[in-house]
Amino acid sequence: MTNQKQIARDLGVSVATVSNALAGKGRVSADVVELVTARAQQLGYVPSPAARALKTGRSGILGLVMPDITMQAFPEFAQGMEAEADKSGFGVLIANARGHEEGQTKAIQQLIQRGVDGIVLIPLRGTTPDLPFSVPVAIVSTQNDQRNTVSANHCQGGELAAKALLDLGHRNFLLLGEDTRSQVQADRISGMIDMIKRSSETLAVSYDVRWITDGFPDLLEMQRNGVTGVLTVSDLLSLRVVTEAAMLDIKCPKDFSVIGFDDLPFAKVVRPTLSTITPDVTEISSRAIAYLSAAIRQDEHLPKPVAVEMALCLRESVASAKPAARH
Amino acid sequence: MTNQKQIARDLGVSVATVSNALAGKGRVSADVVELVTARAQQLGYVPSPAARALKTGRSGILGLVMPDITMQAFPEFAQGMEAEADKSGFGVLIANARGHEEGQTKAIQQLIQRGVDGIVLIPLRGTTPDLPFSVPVAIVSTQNDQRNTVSANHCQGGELAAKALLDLGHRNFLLLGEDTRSQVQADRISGMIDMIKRSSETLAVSYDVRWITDGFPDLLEMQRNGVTGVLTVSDLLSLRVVTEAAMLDIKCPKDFSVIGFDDLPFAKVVRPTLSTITPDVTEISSRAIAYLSAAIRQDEHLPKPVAVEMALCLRESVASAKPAARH
DNA sequence: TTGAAAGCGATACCAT
DNA sequence: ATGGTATCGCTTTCAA
Repeated sequence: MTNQKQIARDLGVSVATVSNALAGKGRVSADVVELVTARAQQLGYVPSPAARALKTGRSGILGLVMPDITMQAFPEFAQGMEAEADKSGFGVLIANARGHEEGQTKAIQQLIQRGVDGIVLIPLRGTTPDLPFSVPVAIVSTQNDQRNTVSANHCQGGELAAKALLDLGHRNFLLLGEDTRSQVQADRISGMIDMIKRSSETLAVSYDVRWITDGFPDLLEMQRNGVTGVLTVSDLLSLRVVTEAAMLDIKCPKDFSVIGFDDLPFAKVVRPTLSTITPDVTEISSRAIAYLSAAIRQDEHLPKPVAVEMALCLRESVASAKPAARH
Repeated sequence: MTNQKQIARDLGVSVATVSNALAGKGRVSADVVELVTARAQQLGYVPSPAARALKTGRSGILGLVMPDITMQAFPEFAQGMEAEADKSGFGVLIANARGHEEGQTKAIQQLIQRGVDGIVLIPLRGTTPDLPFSVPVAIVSTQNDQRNTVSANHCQGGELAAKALLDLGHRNFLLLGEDTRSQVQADRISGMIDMIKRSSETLAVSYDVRWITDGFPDLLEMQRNGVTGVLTVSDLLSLRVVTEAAMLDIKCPKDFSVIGFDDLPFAKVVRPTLSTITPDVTEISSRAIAYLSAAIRQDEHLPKPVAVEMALCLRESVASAKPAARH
C-alpha cells in the first residue's frame, strides 16, 4: 500500500509536509498542496486508519448493540444509525446481544476491545447493563428509563393511537401487548390508557389490556363485548389480529379498526394496509450520535435526554365506528 | 488506558516479555506468564487494536455491504454474518448501498478506508460492481452469477416449492415475481418452471408467470382459470396474495395454496402461517467468511463457489388440492 | 513555509 | 528465558 513516506520521497518533500498538505490545515503553500494531492490521487493513496487511530486515540468507529438482531424494527434503525453516523464521519460496528444479558455484556466488551469510540445500546427488555467507564454509551430505551439518552416518545405514541380511534368514534378498546417485561411496550400501553381515561370524563369508554404471553385473546368474545378499537404495541401483533380475525370472518376495518407501532415493512403490503405509529428513526439516530460525539470530544455540556415525538400513519386498517357498533 | 509498558514497569520486566507472555507463545517461564496475566487482569488491560493493526497489517474487521438495509432478509443475514464472523475472530462493519449503484461503490470505498480486511458484498440487483484490488471480496448472489462466491441454491429452492405443491395434487400454477432485474428472483422462478415442466411429461399442468411491476395479478381471474397453486419469490408477496385474496373471499389454504421464500419474521405469525423456502443463513455466512479468511491469509486454494441447498418449511398456507379444483 | 524527529502501542527479530 | 530495539504509518511539536 502507498503511504505518506512514498509520496514524500516521490516529491522530494518531507512526510510532515505531506501530512499537513493532506490535512488541509493551511500550513503548506498552495503549490505543494496541489502537488501532494495530485500524487496521492495518482497512487490511490488511502490513509492508514490504524496508524491514525494509534496516533490520535480515536478509531472513528461506533458500536451498535442490538438486543437481538432479528428484533422487528432493527433494519430501519440500523439503517438510520449507519446513515447518521456516516454524516459525522463514523463507521458502525454491529454487535448482537443474542437475546440474553450475558450476550449483551459480552457484546459491549467486544466492541471496546475492537476500539470503538462510543456505543449505542438498545437494552434488552428488563435489563440494566453495567456500563463501561472507558467509552461513552448512548442508551436508546424509553423516557421512563433512568439511563435513557434518547428514545421515541412511546407514551405520546400510545396517546396518539388512542386519540385517532377515539376521534373516529370508537369507544370500546382492546389494548394488546406482547411482553410485560418490556418498558417500551409498557409505556406505549400506558399512553393509550392515559388518553382513554382522559376522554372518559366526557365519553362512555372502556378498555381491556391483554398480553399475549397470557394467550392470544378471544376475538369472538371481543366482538360480543362491542370492542371496535384495537391498539397493539407492534405491527406484528396488528398483523396477527387482523388475520386471525379474518379466519373468524371478523373483518378489518369493517368490524374493527387497529393501529400498531413501528411501521414495519409489511405494513404497507398486507391488506388491509396497517395503520401505525412510526418512530422518527433518523432523528433518534442523529441525536444518539450527537450525544456520543459530544461525549467523545469531552464536551462539558452533554445533550439532555430527549423523547422524540412519534407520528401517526393512517392506512386502511382504521375506519369510523359505525353507530350500531357503539354501546 | 493501561498498556504493556505499564505492566512491564510495574513488574520490572520488559515490554517484550509482557507481549510474549500475553501472546502465550511459550517463550516465557510459567511464573512470569502468571504474574503478567494477573497484573493485566488487575489493571483491566485491553490491547490496543490500532497498534496491533498497524503492526500486523490486519484490522480483524470485515465489511458487510447490503443493497438496502431494509431489504427483507437483512436482519437474519446480518445476524448470521455477525455470529459467524465472531467465531473466526472478526468484527463486522456495516455499510449501506442505499439502493443505488454509486452508493454501492461508495460503500465499498468507505469500508476500505476504514481498514477492513475483507468485504462481504450482496450486490444490488442487476449490477456488477467493479471490485477493489486491495481487499478480497466475497459475493453473495446466486449460482448463475459469474462472480458468485457463495449463495443459496435459488433454483433448487424454486424446484422444491413447485414439487411440494405438485405432490399435493396442484396442477395449475401462478408464479409471482417482483422485479425482473433480480437474478435471484429469476433463478427462483426458473427453478419452479423447471420442476413444473419436468412433471408435464406425465401430468397435465399449466403455469403463468407474473411480475408485480406489471401490476398485481387479478386473483378472481386466477381462480376462474383453476389455479390452486401460487408460488412467490418472497414471503412478502405471499402475504400480499393471501390477504388480497381474503378481501375477495378467496381463502388460503381452502381455495389455493401458497409458498414463498426467506422465512421472514411475520411468516410464522400471520394466519394462515406461511409456508416458505428457507435459506441456510448460517451455512452461507460461514462459507463467505471461510472464503475471506482464506483470501486474507493468501491461501493458494480458495474455496470454490457453492450454492447452499434451501429447505422447505410447510405451514398452514398449503393443503392438498381438492379433486374438484383440478382441471 | 518546510523539515526533523518524537511518539502512539504492540510485535518480532536479534542479542544476551 | 528475557531484554533491547526497530518498525508499522501517521500526527504534532519544535526548529530552521
